[in-house]
Amino acid sequence: MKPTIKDVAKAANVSIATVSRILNNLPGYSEETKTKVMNVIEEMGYQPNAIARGLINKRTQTIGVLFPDVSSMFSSKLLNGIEYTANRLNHSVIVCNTDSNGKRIMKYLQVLREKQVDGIIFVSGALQEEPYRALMAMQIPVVLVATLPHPYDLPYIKVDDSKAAYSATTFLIEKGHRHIGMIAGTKDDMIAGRPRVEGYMQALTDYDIPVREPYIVYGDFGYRSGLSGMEQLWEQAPNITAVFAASDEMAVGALLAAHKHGVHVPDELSVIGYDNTQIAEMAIPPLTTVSQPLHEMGKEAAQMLLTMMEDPSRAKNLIMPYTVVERETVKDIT
Amino acid sequence: MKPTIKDVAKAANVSIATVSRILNNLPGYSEETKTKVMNVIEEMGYQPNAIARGLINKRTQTIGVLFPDVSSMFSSKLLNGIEYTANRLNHSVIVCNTDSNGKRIMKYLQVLREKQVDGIIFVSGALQEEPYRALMAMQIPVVLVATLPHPYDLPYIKVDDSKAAYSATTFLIEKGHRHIGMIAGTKDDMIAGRPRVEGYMQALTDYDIPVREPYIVYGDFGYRSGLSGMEQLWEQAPNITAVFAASDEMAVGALLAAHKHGVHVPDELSVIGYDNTQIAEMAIPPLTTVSQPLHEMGKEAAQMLLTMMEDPSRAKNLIMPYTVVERETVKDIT
DNA sequence: ACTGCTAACGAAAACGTTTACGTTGAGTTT
DNA sequence: AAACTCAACGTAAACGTTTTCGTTAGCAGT
Repeated sequence: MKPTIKDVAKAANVSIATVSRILNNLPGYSEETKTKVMNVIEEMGYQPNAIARGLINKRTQTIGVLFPDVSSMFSSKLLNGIEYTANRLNHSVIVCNTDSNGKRIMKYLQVLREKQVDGIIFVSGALQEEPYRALMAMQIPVVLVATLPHPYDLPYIKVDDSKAAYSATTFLIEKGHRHIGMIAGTKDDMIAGRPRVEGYMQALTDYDIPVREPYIVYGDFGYRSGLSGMEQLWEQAPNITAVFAASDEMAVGALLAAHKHGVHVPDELSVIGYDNTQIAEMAIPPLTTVSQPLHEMGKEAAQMLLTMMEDPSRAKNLIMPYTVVERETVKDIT
Repeated sequence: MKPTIKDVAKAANVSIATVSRILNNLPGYSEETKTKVMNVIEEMGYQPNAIARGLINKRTQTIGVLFPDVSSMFSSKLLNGIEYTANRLNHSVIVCNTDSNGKRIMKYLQVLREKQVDGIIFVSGALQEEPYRALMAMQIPVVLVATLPHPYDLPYIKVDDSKAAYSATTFLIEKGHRHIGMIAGTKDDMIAGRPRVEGYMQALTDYDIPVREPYIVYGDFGYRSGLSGMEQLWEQAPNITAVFAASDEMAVGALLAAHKHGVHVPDELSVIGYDNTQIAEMAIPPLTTVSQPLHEMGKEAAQMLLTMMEDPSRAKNLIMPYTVVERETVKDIT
């Protein structure tokens, strides 16, 4: 059996209270007994039991993170950032893959509650009422990442999707494009769907370019839907000279569609993506895209969560900066 | 304060033992009291405290997973599989990003030990002596994924890298290629490095093709090293007609190098990758590659770990099947 | 010599469960 | 009617910590 604090105390001829004091370096013991105890600990290979500690402290030094899809590049970058600061500040992270499935979300929330996590990060995806109530019942800090609390009030960290889409479209316009299509995300997605097409439309109207229905097609952010979206776009609007895709994956799908149809990017078609995931860099040709600082957002989310544990009033929203990173898929045709 | 089992017991006029029995459905109560207690639980919104439970059960229903880089596509696919079955079997997973850094690995192992995790999955990366000892001291199941225990004896799950590389090379040979270069991984990586070049060399010799030094260059599995590796290859061996890259990322790097130099894939150069990550599908043109069933491997790893918890003697090694998935980057030149 | 103070500890309660064991009462057997 | 059985509970110990209160001894101050 692994040695407990009791074993250490016995072996060192002190009380468990003293051992505890030494471990948490509280005052109340002589230098002499400290070294004696430390030696015993070393010899026995004692390590404290965080479970017992958590039971009494009511702190588990653990946070839970809910993702719709852990294996997406988007999520994994975020996770990386979250894990980084969580670890730096002595917390572990439990990952949950919700599949955006309400039932699973509720199950995970129950598990996290039972496991007494100290906080929860909820990534991307609208927050329904039921999970919201569950979250509230847990009475622990929550922060949303890349999504909005919508009817509720919870701290969130995201970029301004509408503005970012506006910038992406403007980027295209300023390169001389006038016939600009859009491969949008899920149509009724109030977070990453609508705002991006709104930004796109706003940019067009601000530059006195009419926005046309057939110039917009809807996908699901995935690669395949980018491919089919592009083909649909050509049917509906054959004269487009540039396209803004609401995700890198869809942009790469568009790239492939172009490749298949023998249209050269960027000479015959300019493409701009959204996310700046790893594939953007690795696409052929390298994809111009708007960059969300995912790693940073993860770090900030964890940081925010942990400071909220100390002082809940320090919760606040963070609008993160985006940038459009220019690579090789949009051509200046002015 | 959140209600405890004690509150429930009091409100229902029974002892905590009875409540506990009902919750864990053990025998020893009437149907009548059960419904009474269940009603109280419902009303109070009681949820058991897994920490207290873990303290006495010595089971936390939690496993730890160590990755060199959580955000790589390789890791995130695995994580997805691991999380899937872990969750299915009522376990949570704590992720750890080691950066392949010995110090961090040891720190994580200590944390996982203190948190009393029920098992550990160690992903990809050689297992040094110090972590091995720490793992042994924890006395819990461990399984390795995509790596070998080497001097030690631990259950592992991986594909046969050498054979897979052999097949990839053979695939090229049977398409008529004779001048085949290789962009290998880290030179002294005994897991994903050497075995793959050995498979490559074996295939060549089996087909009476001489293996030449300058036909092999070394990278670090990353995208950039694929790009530079390809250029180096052209310098050293301008007449190669095909190249086998030890990772998809490097293969895509090679693709970009080809694109930059105006050499057409697959007409002028055939490329085959390794991993079948998402980028393989999304590359332009879509990349022919050897597929490791990462998601399956994750699932199997979790499954194995959990069965080992019940019966440690059921540990065994799993060699997973690979397949070469043919897409559009290799040309038949027979 | 007595009081008062402090450093250095120890005893024990508490955290929220599970579980071994004991108790009760009604029903069954002899 | 006494003895026995069994279902339906309750009591209390245990898990490994932290933390609140003591308690003790030494020493300064008067």
